Amino acid sequence: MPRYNPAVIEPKWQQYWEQNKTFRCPDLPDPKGRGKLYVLDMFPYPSGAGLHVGHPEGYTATDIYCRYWRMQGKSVLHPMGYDAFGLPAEEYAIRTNTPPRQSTEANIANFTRQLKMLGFSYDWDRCLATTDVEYFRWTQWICLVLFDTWYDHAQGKGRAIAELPIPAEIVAQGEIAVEKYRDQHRLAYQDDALVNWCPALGTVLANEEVIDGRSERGDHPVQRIPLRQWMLRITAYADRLLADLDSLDWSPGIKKLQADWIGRSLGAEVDFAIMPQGDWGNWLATRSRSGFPAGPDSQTLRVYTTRPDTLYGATYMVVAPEHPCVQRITTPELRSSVEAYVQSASFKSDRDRTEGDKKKTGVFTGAYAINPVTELPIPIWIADYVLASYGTGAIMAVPAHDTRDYEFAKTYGLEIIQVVEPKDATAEELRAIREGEICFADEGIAIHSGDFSGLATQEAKQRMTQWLSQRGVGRQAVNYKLRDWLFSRQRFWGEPFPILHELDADGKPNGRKRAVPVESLPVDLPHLEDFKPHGRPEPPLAKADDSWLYVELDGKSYRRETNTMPQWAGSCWYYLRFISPGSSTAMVDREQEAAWMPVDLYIGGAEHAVLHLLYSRFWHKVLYDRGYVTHKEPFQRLVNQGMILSYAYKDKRGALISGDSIHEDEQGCATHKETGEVLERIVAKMSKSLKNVIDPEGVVKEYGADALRLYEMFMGPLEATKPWSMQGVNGVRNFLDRVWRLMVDTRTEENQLLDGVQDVAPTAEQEKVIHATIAAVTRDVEQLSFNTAIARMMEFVNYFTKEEVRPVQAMETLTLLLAPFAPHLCEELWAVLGHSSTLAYEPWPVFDPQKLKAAAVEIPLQINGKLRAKMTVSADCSPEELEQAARSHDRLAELLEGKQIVKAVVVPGRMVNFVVK
RNA sequence: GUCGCUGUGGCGAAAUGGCAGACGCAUUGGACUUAAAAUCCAAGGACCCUUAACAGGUCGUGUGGGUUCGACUCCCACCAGCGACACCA
Repeated sequence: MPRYNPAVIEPKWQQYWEQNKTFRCPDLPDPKGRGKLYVLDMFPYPSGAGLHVGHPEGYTATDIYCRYWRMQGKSVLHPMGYDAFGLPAEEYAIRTNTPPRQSTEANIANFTRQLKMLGFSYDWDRCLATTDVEYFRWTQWICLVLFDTWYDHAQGKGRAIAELPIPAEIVAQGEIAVEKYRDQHRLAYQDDALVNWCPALGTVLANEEVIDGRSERGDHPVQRIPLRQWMLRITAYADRLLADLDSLDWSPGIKKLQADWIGRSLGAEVDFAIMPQGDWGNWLATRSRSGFPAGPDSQTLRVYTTRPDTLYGATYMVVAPEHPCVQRITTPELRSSVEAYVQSASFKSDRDRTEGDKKKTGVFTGAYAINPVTELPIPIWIADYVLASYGTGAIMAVPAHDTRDYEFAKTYGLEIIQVVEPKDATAEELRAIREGEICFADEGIAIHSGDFSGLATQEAKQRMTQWLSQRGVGRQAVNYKLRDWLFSRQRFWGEPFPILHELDADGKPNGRKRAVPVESLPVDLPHLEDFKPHGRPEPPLAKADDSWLYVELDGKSYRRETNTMPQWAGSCWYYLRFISPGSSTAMVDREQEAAWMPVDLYIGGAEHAVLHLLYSRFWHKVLYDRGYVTHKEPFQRLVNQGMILSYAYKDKRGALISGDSIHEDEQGCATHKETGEVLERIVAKMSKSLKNVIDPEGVVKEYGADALRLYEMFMGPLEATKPWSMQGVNGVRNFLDRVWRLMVDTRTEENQLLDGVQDVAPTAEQEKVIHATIAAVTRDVEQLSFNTAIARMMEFVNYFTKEEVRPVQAMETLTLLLAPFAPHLCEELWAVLGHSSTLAYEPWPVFDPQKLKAAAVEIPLQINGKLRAKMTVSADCSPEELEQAARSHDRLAELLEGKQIVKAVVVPGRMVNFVVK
């Protein structure tokens, strides 16, 4: 008996779709249609390993959604492309000594072949790669927009640099000063920053690419060194990136992840007067008691705190080792120990700083500051638990109410003064806090705080901030964890910066920069014989021929910027290019952008919850401010697919066993091939070392693309993490066979309609099944609840398998409902059912609520919430009738005999519950 | 350490205040077959009592409390697993 053969059917329909351009998307949505839908997948990095099973998970989900909405009459934009710049390609190129473009193109070809094998309904004419010269021409163009934009905090938006007001005193200093002033305000600017330098990769990395002091890619150690780098002023947009999250249809979890990354906090800045060295007594006697000098100058140390209410408890201060005041305030006696500490801190990687128990270390500077409320001198310390890059790089330490300060104070024997008391605590807890045995970091009631005593923390914060600003020694302040984005890399395989550095007559850069003229874009990568990093921060592009490196323009000489952009750059805006991939006059066609944006559904892995999505939103907002796009946010709805895991086995000692050494018997019991030990099955990430990686191409070859698609959707909810099971794949493949046999006569080699499939009207019961299935599948697909939609279709097939006569109408309905999930099989069935063209645009079946109504329903009868009996009544039975029927039900009446009914709960059409005593 | 997610049969899961375990995998039985595979049909949470059988009862959604006529679902506390962040003052 011939089974349905995907190896023949699937390529046949893939060819059909390609030749007929079935899924070509029009430039603009069809005005006569039911609106537009832009559905986007996170485009893959085309690695040499090819697709893994995680790719088809999200891609199948979006494909089903798109195919469904096409049948519902929407114009659907559903593109695919490749994020192809980046380190792995370059590492591979270095290893094999081939140009990165060559391996990248081979990998893209392989990915495209594999994706097409899965039957996704992309408009392949829109396919792009970030490495296409015509693509990165516009990446460079956006880079120039960033270079040409400054953030106007008064208006709350980015504006052209030409509109930046220049203060008169700067104008007076001449043209160079004006240019410098502009450079200081650009969204893309160069700065001497402490950067994460990774010698092994030969490049600097963004904070986000450094995990525990090691590179995210390759796990190499990272050092902090000062280096002149390109930065993007994402911090200017922190407020808007946070506020606009509200308008997005994203999961609360992802929103929170982004919000936490932006890390907005409201607090106060406080200026502490530094006591001059030497004649302290005299200074104390002569200074004014009415206040301290305002602003950070040589006399004051400015801190940021979120707990100004604890100011009375500030018993010492700490500045970061990199803080500029360190040199100035350190007393001569302590200079050597301070310098030694600063030295050692700078050599420490972030890893070293956070490693181990994180024992707090620090040294005393010898200097003192005055606590503005107690007016008592407090010592100033240096410690690396205070970060130079957050707030002001200095803190007031309140050991009684901050766990880090507490730990530090305990280590160095510093004073601990309690100034907040918990609202409700046991006497023992109160005593422990009072005596400094534990640290109380929560909110409570202020004590020992002068006029502020008795105030609740929130109130005390406000009043203290007010008090400070009245005296000019403090003010309300907002801080963000978000830092500016380090945007340059010292690697070959990335977009060159479209920036030129002006050279003086002697060939030395004079510090003036200019943008490459737009008409000269793109700046292509030069040909380099040797593009290896050499462990020094000088980028590989500096080794290019002079003909690339040096440019004459308007009678001046320039040297090209030799840094390249990070891999994130290309993925920041690819969703825009998909809208008009061929446009040679703009990054995106205005009319088309307005018509298609925003992205209605964006599906991808949660690993991009912070970086890619934040960077993209930032660029989009800049483009919005500058009038190049029409929406504030790019991605209206975001869904994160769950990770697909695999089974792994471990022995009694907990050691993981490689797939090679495992023998599995028919009962599914796994033993070690050599030792015979019975192994425990666990769920783990797929990994090469465990040899439990599932190759999607192999699954397609064995079971077919439709089976792979259907299985990945049937495994569980899209967003859940779930383990792969080959038996499960076999199960859905069986289902597809059952669908095939439901309609096709398998006794002959020809695909002929089964005799039982007849053009007759369905019975009332069959109609109920048909319409219930349409209703459930429609709702489930719209909610991306694909696993339950498939279950409903399985029930449908189980039902009709038992029916001898299978109305054509029922079979056509099933074919259309299943088509988004298993498109190849359904196209073939559609043809067998007598249709001559694709079902991709057939109207989606409509359900009739009338036909869903059952004449009779079974009602559970409960006593005290426990199920006691069931009865069948007519569906339109009134509550009174229902209760009466329940009371007179034989079994129930027997159980109710002699009991007093306190209450009867009657839910029409659902249940009856008697509460008895 | 902080935050988040998850916890339901042998396994993947469904049900989000109203009959727990839909659907699928694996299992078992039956039909078909010389036989096997494939296919079709059927059974199945645990325990108890009774029985030839039908039926009946108790317990059951990580643990302990609570709200409710009624809780897998809502609230509180805890435990376990996974993930993210990790000195952000």
